[in-house]
Amino acid sequence: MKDDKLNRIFNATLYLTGKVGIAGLKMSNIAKEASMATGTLYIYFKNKEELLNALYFKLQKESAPAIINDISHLAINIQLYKMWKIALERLVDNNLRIIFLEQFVISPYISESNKEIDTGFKNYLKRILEQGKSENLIKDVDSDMLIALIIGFVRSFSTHLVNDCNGHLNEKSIDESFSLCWNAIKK
Amino acid sequence: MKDDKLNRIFNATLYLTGKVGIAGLKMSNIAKEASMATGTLYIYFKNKEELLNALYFKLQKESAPAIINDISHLAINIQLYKMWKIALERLVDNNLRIIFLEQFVISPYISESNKEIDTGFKNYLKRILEQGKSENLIKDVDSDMLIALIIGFVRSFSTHLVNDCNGHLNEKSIDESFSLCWNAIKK
DNA sequence: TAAAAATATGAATATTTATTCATATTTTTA
DNA sequence: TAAAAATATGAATAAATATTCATATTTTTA
Repeated sequence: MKDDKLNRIFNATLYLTGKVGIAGLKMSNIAKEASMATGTLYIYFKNKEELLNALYFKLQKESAPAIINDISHLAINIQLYKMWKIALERLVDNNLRIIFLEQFVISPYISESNKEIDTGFKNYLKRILEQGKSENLIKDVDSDMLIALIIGFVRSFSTHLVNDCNGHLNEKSIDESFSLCWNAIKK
Repeated sequence: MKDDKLNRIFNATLYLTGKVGIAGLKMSNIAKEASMATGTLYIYFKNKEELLNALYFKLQKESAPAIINDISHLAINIQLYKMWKIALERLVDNNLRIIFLEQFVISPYISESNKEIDTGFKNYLKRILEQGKSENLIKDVDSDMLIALIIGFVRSFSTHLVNDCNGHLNEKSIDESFSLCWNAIKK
């Protein structure tokens, strides 16, 4: 039950952030969206700042593990394909995460400790790319540039799918977009 | 003089948005950053909402013309290269624009009339891509997917340059990144 | 150059929104 | 099942911030 309430609060916050940004977030609206009284929010969180930081922490924690699994034995392009697929599906499934995360990290609410967290996703991707370069499969270009391409593309494409295609994602889109991506970075 | 004041206000707003997001924007801080009294802001703008909408309108107006010039007679890949270069330079030069624009469009401040404005950049890019496809130079893939790759990459890369490389952009980076991009989309 | 107009100031006020708290309801304990 | 503990409510209060306005300064006009 407690978890359910927390989730209702988090979902409401995420939903409203997508609608009005962090700038438009009001405790009263979060409560209404989560179908509870404003005061109830303060049973679960000391204040707005802590609520937002808790959501941020949760989103960050969730984002890494789903990806960093036991795929390291596979070929580089297969590893990348799997990551691509998971990332795209996750982002389309919950595009609100991006909006919240991007806005939150530069908002006045973020705490010092949360500033230090990083998704780990980038680092993981970097390791795969470096391995790929050493195996002569990936272009010998600055990894950060490759990462920018991959992450920029997946974010931008997922946003397009959500905004203009109702979030409809099929295998063909996944494969075609990955193929574009792979074409760009492969040697 | 009046223009100078307006620019000080706009620059201060842009600067602060990069620092604390639209969520953290305060009229008093904008005034301080622009070295003027809070009340002065209200001589130039009716209120905060109008100030932000005016800035948005200005940024939107500025963003298209710089790009849409007389390059339509050139080969597709040259056109794209020129656009890539201009976009990257502009974004690196003023990464704050992205932050402001992205946050503003979903903030509670945006006016109905401003909602209808579009940069035109996407449409222009789309036209070039379709032409490229008809000339058999560009992969026969959904244009929106190609656009997502190009725009996602350029944004993500410029953000990386600004955050991790102090905004240092040289010809090599421009050429290398464009080459990645072109490799991805060319037939 | 002196009066009028325009612009600037920032403390005072109004508004918005976060937070508290007395009271009510639900859940747990024994 | 009755008392105690935990949780929920939302109107009342506090805090933050937008906006105004009486006053001061600067610029324009004639």
